[in-house]
Amino acid sequence: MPQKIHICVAWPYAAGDRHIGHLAGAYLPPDIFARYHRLVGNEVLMVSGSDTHGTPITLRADKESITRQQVIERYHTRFVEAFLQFGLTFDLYTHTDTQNHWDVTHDLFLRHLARAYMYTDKQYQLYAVDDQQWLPDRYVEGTCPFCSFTQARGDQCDNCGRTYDAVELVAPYSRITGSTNLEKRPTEHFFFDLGQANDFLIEWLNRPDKASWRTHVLNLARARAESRELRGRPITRDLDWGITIPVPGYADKRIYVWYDAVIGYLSATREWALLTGDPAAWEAWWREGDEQVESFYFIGKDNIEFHAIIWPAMLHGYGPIAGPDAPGPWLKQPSDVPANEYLTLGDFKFSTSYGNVITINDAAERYQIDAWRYALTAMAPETQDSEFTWQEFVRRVNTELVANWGNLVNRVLGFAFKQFEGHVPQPGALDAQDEVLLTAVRGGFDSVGALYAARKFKAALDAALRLSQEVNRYLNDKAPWTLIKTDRAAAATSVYVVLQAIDWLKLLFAPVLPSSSQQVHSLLGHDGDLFGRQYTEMVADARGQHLVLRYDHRGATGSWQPAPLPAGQPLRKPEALFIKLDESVIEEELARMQVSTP
RNA sequence: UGCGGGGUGGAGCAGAGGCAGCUCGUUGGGCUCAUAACCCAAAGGCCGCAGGUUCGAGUCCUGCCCCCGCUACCA
Repeated sequence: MPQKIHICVAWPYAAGDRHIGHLAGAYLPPDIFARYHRLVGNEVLMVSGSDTHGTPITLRADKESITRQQVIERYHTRFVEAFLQFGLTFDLYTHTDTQNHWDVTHDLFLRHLARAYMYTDKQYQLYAVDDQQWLPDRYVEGTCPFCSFTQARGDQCDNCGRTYDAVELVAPYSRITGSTNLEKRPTEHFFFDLGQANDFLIEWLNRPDKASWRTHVLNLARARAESRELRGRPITRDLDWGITIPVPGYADKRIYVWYDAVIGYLSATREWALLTGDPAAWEAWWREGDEQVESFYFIGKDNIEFHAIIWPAMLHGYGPIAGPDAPGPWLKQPSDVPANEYLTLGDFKFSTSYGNVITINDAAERYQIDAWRYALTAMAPETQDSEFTWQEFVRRVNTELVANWGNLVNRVLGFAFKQFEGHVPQPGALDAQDEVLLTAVRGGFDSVGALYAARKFKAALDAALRLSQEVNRYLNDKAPWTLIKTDRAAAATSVYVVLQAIDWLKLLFAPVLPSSSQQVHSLLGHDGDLFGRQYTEMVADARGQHLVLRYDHRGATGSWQPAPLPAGQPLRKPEALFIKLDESVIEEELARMQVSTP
């Protein structure tokens, strides 16, 4: 029976473009994982969406003198466009300003309240007297009380990384108006009581299944839990926009973004169920204790605490799905949180200027998608920060992707097409060398597959590439271009063996390189698609309309198995898989980045 | 005066107790089907430094030095 693989992807703020670091760190890995599991035959549900709340959106809107709604729509649309271009197969990519998300957030709020995971308390916050407005969190800046950094944010200092309360800032000022006439005023807020989940978290983080977690994730999470310093965290704010508070008397307050953002994983699953016409279908993905389901949260390292501490505590605080006192299953805890480190931009490390970004929208326009997917996977910061440079990008594409795999496909398909009348040749009996090669490539379904399953994508790609190199080696040994002059049947056999190897290799590469693998599939004369179809649509609900990105796996024919290649199958006219990059793109891109610097 | 990451052949990285490995580059050779691609061979490392634990240490412990990010509104 196939597994259910639930893939949860970090929710980006709809307040600014995503760059290639986000892609390498948080968006590409889950898609590789999703595609692998779909090929294997597992049922996959990959969800995410844009976060439409939070201070950055207001600040952006103020800066450009447009409405928040315009900011949200612009960036949400740009995310959807780029994710579509990069082939990120979200079963549902939505956003948080939907009726469904409000409903689910209210449900969690009320349940946490009912189960005493929530309490209210007075808190001092800064109030801008002249502007008559509260200044929660990042609406205020000032001098860090610890390190005296002068542009410290309201909740955390960028210089020393410490967190504190905004009222502790020295010389605070409004980030909206610059006003320094601020007062500390008491205000009542709801707090989510993390401390109540502390024992549970320690126990949970020490279960044997955590052995497969990345060490940097587990170390950080355990350190937090075992410090026993977890306590209440405010989850409401004095704001006039955002998700309302579902109890009377708090009309002038809204839910704080961190609380509702992580709820997106659950609400998006429910929205997906609504869209499929079976509103109850979400539950099959969320029952704790169901061995058939595993859930994976792909995020960047700055988000580890939210996904390995706070969200598990919130799920635990919810209790049984059916009701506070029901016997039934609880909400499912993450099976793994494979957080990546950062991909840093190396070309401008000494630049203090602003805006040297490579946005994913730009990236998609300028180079082949599979070239990006290859390079960013090969460079991915799986266990440590890694550096992106254009030189490295060109090198990876030209000397690894093009030279090894692209060229292999090209040289063999070209030869076969010309010498064997455009058909897969009929092989004779296989000799020991043929068998050795095919056994090695066939073994990739186990070895490379295991690496994909273990979320070791760099290693998986490396292993597939090494098999491709084996095929190149075999080809040089057999030299069918010489053999064909004296022994056409022997040449036919070795060409067949190589075509068979390529037909399997395309699958081993497919999670990372979906479109070029599809092309190889087609060139080898197969019909049908390895994967399903992505599409966008507008969804209407009580809060209006929103754009969603979706994926339909029906009709996909790709399967993680070494199927035999039929001899005699007509080939299609070969064409190059990848474009070799000219060295000049390094200079061009560096110049572009200089120009874009304000 | 912090937080985080790291120091392994020329470059980028893997390895986390048992003969130092991969990709690229370099040098020499082979091949000519192929996107000057492919294949073979060679050179190149006191695994940052100093102590310690151990039969045995890139790998564990202690101390030190150095580098990088934190100005890509921060994944």
